Amino acid sequence: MTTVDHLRQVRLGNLRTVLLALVDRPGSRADLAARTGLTKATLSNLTEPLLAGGILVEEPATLAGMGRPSKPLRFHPAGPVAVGAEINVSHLAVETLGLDGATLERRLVPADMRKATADEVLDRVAGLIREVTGGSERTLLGVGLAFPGVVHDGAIVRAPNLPELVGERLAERLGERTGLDVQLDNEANLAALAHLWPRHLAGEDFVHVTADVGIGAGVVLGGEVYRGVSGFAGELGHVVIERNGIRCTCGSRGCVERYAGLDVILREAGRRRLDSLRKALEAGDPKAAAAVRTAGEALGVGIATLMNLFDVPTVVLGGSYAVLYDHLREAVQSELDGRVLAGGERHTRLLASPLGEFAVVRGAAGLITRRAVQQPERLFA
Amino acid sequence: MTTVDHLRQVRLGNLRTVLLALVDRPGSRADLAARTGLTKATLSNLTEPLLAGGILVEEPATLAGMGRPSKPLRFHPAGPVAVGAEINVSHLAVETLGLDGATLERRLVPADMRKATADEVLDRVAGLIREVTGGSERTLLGVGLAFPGVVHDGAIVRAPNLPELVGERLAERLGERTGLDVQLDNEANLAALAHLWPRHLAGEDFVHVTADVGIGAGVVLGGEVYRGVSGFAGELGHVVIERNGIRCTCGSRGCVERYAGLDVILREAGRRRLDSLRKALEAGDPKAAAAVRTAGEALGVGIATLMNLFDVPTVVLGGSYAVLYDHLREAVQSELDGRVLAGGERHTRLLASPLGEFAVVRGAAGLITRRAVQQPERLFA
DNA sequence: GCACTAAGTTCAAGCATTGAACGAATGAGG
DNA sequence: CCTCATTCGTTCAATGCTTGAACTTAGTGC
Repeated sequence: MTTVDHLRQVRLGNLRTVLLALVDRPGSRADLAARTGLTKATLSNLTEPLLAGGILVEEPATLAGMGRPSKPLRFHPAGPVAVGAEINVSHLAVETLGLDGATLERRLVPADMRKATADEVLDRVAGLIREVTGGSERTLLGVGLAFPGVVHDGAIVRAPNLPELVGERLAERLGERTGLDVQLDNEANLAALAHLWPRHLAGEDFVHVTADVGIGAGVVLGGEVYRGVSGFAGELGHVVIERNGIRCTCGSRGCVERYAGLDVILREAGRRRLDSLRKALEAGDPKAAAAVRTAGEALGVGIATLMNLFDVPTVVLGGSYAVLYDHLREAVQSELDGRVLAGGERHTRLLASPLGEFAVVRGAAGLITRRAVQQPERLFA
Repeated sequence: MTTVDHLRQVRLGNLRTVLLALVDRPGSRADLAARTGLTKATLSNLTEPLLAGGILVEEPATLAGMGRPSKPLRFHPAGPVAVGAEINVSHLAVETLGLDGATLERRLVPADMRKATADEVLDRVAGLIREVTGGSERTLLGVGLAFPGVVHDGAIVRAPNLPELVGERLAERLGERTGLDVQLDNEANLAALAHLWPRHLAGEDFVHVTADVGIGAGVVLGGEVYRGVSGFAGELGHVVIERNGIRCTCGSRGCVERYAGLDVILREAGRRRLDSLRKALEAGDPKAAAAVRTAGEALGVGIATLMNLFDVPTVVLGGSYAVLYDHLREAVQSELDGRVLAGGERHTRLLASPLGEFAVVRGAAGLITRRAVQQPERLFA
């Protein structure tokens, strides 16, 4: 690593800083200089190749007040695009996302994947990707692929609800089919990432909790998704709340999942689908409300334990929990207040995710746009 | 930040790399160059001011084989020293540590601090520090101060066993008394640090678990102690294992601490002190063995939950748990194997700490030597 | 037209690492 | 004792990105 290499690193770091500022909002060179702490000279220098490369565009001068008018820079409307794709138990989804954070296309198709082979799944995903990217000339930065299970090093390590796919190297195989660079990650991690990038919901560290079939938590520490050494971090569903409680499929007993999983809530409420449960709650059905409250208590105990270990200030409830938020909040918050050590002074903040059913796939696409910004050398390939 | 500043950062980074290599073991310039990936030229350049400043010494040439003999560099035997100090419920301790990781002096004095005022505690600690540092001319890098409670931003936030000291800014006040830079941290974090610096016990991420009065875990992620946003991370003692279980002083129910705390073990074993328990275990007392086993089960459930959230490969049992290790291990390991998700493929590794009763104070001193190596500019003050 | 203001550009200066060449210090072999 | 092989450590020119100041550009206000 020569000094010249070090200086190149400095340049790339500054490029990252500038791109991050632009993700936040467009701005002229002078504005960006003020926001990043770099000088106008450096900004001219750094943005020149980005403009030449079609990553940024210079807008016509805005006439505002005295002095030479500024020409704001923004991400090029026909610039590079990232693809997000989600494989799930009962649906597939894809989304395309620009560097500016704008969604271009999205698809969500119901599909029972429980018995599908890897080839079948990959064919359908590749087809959807072709659908949303076909006809556009824009450079594709890569594909973020979300999967409902534990993922490590590009392969599926654990998938209780899609057992057919365990051991498959889905990232590589989808890469071969599409000719794109594919990054595989867990859906819980990607749902959390969607709340962090390109716009930060919570402003600081947080945990994002969802229930689909299992319960998963995406933990954001220091602005990064924490994955653990082998991808098993944040397995909130298997936090024990009653050590001699109900047997879990994982082999343990008393896992949160057995008390607060969506399947449990639906069963206790006497409903078959989330939508029906939601309507029952709106109609004031006491059985439904009780089922959700009971689940909220168990979930609250599990999250309290998580808070006592991670010490983050905010919990975001997403997925089905966001839908049930109004009926869950009180029970969860009450357990948190009673059990979280740091809660005394600094009330643990509980939020509902505003992202809806596209959170995971948006996070998947965000994984790619984020990487492009953090490693700007990728934009010049 | 000018380019010149950036280059200075590069130099400091390389200096850190070299010092880290020297903490590992001494070596000649050529050897260090090979180990760090830097060139011999850079090593001559970087080590020159360290030698001139009395941080390193050049040993006489070692005659080994052909070629010009190498002159190994090592930390100067009269170089800078860090002080570790520990305030605890029933004892105080201090230790001095060189940059090479050698312990110079240590003291551990029994003392009931439960009703002591901050002034009394600080007077005694300052006295001990004077004892171990008096008479030496060596530069003092600072004091690491260990405290059995939650610490944030230099102040005591929570101290269930030393309530007199809550709210005190112990770091600042000890600094005023000693004229040294004082860094305050939690004893669990520092005990973990002692297993990571200057020699890494586990080789990768791990959790260090101790029981004194409460139960504390020090979590090491990515080679750094993870403290959370407000110092409450790793509160394993208040992980819930039975949500409707025994009431805890923290306001929650079913905390691990109520089942696996040292006080609980001693009570169930009918003993008053750890030493007596240890002898009973050695003598084969079944009541003692049962008490330890029962605690081990509860501890194992709590640690399993921790593993499912942090996903680290190794657990180090320290403090009282290290003493009881032979009788704890089986119960803990059995719960881990049955409950940790990642456990199936990759057995969670359980180790006993070899550091004994000086672990915390050694970690406290290590906090300071580590900082000096990580921020080498401090060595030139 | 002229003064004023702000945006954007040009340019020399500055520094730690490098790699190659060089000097230093020893052992082996004759 | 001398020479060669070997390894250690030092010397030195070249390198490139940010900076701040000076400069150019492009508007407004009177």
